[in-house]
Amino acid sequence: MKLSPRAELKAKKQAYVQDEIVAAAAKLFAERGYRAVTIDDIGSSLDYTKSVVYYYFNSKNEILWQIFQRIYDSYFESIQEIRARNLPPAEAMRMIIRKHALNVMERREWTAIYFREESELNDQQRREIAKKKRQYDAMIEEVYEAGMEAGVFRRMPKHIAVSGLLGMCNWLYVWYKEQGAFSAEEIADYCVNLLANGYLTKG
Amino acid sequence: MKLSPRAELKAKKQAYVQDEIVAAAAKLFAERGYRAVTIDDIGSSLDYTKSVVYYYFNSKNEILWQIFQRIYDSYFESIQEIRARNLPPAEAMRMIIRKHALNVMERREWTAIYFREESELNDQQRREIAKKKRQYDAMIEEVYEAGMEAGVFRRMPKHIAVSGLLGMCNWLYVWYKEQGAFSAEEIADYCVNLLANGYLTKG
Amino acid sequence: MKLSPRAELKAKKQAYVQDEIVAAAAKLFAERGYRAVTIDDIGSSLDYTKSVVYYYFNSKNEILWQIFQRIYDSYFESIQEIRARNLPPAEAMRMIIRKHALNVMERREWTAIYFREESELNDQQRREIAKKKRQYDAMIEEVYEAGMEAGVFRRMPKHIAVSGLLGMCNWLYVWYKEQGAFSAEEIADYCVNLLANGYLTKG
Amino acid sequence: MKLSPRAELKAKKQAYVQDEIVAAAAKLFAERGYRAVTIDDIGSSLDYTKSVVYYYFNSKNEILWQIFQRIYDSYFESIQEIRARNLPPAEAMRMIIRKHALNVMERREWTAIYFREESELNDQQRREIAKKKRQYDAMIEEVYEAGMEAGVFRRMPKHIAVSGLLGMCNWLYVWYKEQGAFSAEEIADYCVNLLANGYLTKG
DNA sequence: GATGAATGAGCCTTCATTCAT
DNA sequence: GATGAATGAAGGCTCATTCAT
Repeated sequence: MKLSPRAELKAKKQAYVQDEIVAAAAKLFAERGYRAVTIDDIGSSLDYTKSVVYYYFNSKNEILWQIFQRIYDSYFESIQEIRARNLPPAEAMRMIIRKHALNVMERREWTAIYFREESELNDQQRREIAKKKRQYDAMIEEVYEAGMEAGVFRRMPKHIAVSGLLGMCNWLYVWYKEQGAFSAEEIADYCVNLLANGYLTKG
Repeated sequence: MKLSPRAELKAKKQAYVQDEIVAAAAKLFAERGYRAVTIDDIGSSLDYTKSVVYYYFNSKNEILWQIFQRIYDSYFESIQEIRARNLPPAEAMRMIIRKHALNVMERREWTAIYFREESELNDQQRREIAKKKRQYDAMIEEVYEAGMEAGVFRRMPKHIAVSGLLGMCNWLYVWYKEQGAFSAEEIADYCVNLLANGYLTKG
Repeated sequence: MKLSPRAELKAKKQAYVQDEIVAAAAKLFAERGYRAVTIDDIGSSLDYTKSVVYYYFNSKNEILWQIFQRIYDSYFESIQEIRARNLPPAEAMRMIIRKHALNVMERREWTAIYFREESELNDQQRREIAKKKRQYDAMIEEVYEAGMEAGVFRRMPKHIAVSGLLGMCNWLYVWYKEQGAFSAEEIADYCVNLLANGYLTKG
Repeated sequence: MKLSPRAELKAKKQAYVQDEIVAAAAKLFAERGYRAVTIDDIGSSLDYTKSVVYYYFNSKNEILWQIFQRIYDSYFESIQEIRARNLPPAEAMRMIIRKHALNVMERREWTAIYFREESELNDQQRREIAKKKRQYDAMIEEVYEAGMEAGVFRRMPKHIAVSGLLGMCNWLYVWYKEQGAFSAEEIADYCVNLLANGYLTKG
């Protein structure tokens, strides 16, 4: 279905303002927590009124839900790209961890929301998110399994392994500072190395 | 200062009820988030009225603050014990990680609150907590440094190393399930191993 | 009915503590207003617990009521003394004003309560107080009338005259400061003079 | 800054409703005392919901504060008008007293609040009010001093004189009844006379 | 379409008062 | 007799959401 140029323009504006609102909301939610942020706060941070926000979103929850969906999408996309290359497990895992860590650092705010505000979703939304999380983990666990079978990865329950690996990366949303002494890239590399080889030196 | 037997009894009862309330609150806060939990909810979960809660605590924030203080104390105590033994770095780090992971798993709820609800504290409280976090990390970084100097730990910025190690452990509060296939001890051991030696096998 | 020595002692203590509480309450009520003062505040200011206050009084209102009664009694007593002397109107009025002004200044706190917190009384109490106020005023109006008939007081509606005279005195509870440059006696004398002769000098 | 016609209309309506609310609140505060009046009471007395009141005011205190500011403004304006005429002291004082008395009677409710609820203001507000009170008194004291120097006013500490004069007038808020036998004008005149010449007739 | 006004449910907190030992 | 514990009724205030123009 084609849209008239005018309708198209309007749709564009809608999308633009929505993005703006979602971004502003994400910033605030990450700082203070979903419940502590008012629709008014979100509007004010963009010099809009409450009503404007309600014009573009039906509810506060809807904004949160968009954040959840967008973050998932970006994570999912990253991993699909890597999978598509059919790399050997060691190489794949290295890239997955690196990319995951970078994603966490680049979108710290979104990640914080993702991990903290799940309880603010309704049951259906929560189920959906849980499912996607499982999919994401499953893809990585597959790689881990392949690595074990190829004899290159340490034998251990893959769920524990992957949760551990991702855990270190996810935690970056807590301690990574943009202004810090190391760039995100550097930190990501350190993580990859630490996870791959451990903190012990091999005699 | 000595208390009369009567006053002592009273204090004991007070402390008991306070513990009860803090525990109930922690459970609810962890499940639903601080803001989403009502003082009424906390009371009801113990078959108390809201007023009883207010008889033992001056504010909702005070309950949260007690949770923060108690959790810090338990973490701090663990590490002090280990430090007191003056073990070589490799041994010490292994124990620290193991104990930290176990702490996280054993008190998942408290840990969740610790990491999620910091923004609900007031400025002074936040400062205090930040200071304690730094102390805790510093003690572990000291061990890491000693390990690097002894040539047994991988050379890397100690702050990144320790944040990474603890990150994997901290993340356990997200995914560890008491009912899972593996015990907390087993999981802790896997983490220690993974962190120490990496997921790669050494040809 | 005679009381045993023991019961007498007890009654004395009761009366003593009650006085203490009423005095403490009056001070607080005057400072912050009846509603803004807690039973706990009253107790605490004497290092008592709330329960102690309730042991000596049945309700907060009862304390307030005692204040009202006591203050009335002291005003009433003063005027009775003066009336008993059967002085000529000019002399009597001069004494009444002087004594009234002194009463206001000496018990500023009580007076403040008397004039501010009447709405906190219940209907019956309010009626009783209104009646007493009328009695008090009536006695002074009588003097004023006698003065007019004797040709020594300015002819004007006696109610207005007396309300005006007392008004100036009552207002002292607002501006009189114990630490001020003038003693209560001096101020009372100035008032008497001002009221008797006016602020204009007679050419 | 110019407002669009629309914004202007809005502002007008806002101001109108605010006035309405302040007036209703003043009436209730005067009757029952600030603390005894609920935001709900204020709303209900205008057939508004509590929420409407909160839409137009941020807090109960803000309403009280507006009352304080408005009453001060009206008193201040009156005296400025009189001062502007540069009358001789006797004439000026007569007008000041008369106008002050009338002000008190015409806005009894506001005056009652002004004198009773000062303790409900916060520190800063209280300071501001105290400062204004001092300014007001100072202007009248100036007149009194001029009168003394001109030899037409009784020699006495001006602060005591003015506090006394105003005291009689202020007290009107306690006893003046609109329905009474005398009009406000009449009463004001009686006060002026009484204060100027005293209650004694001059032989 | 855009937004100012209104709403109602709910939450934290306070406090006079009662109760039980 | 004295008091610690408990209670319930408010009250101020917030806020997501709806409504009406």
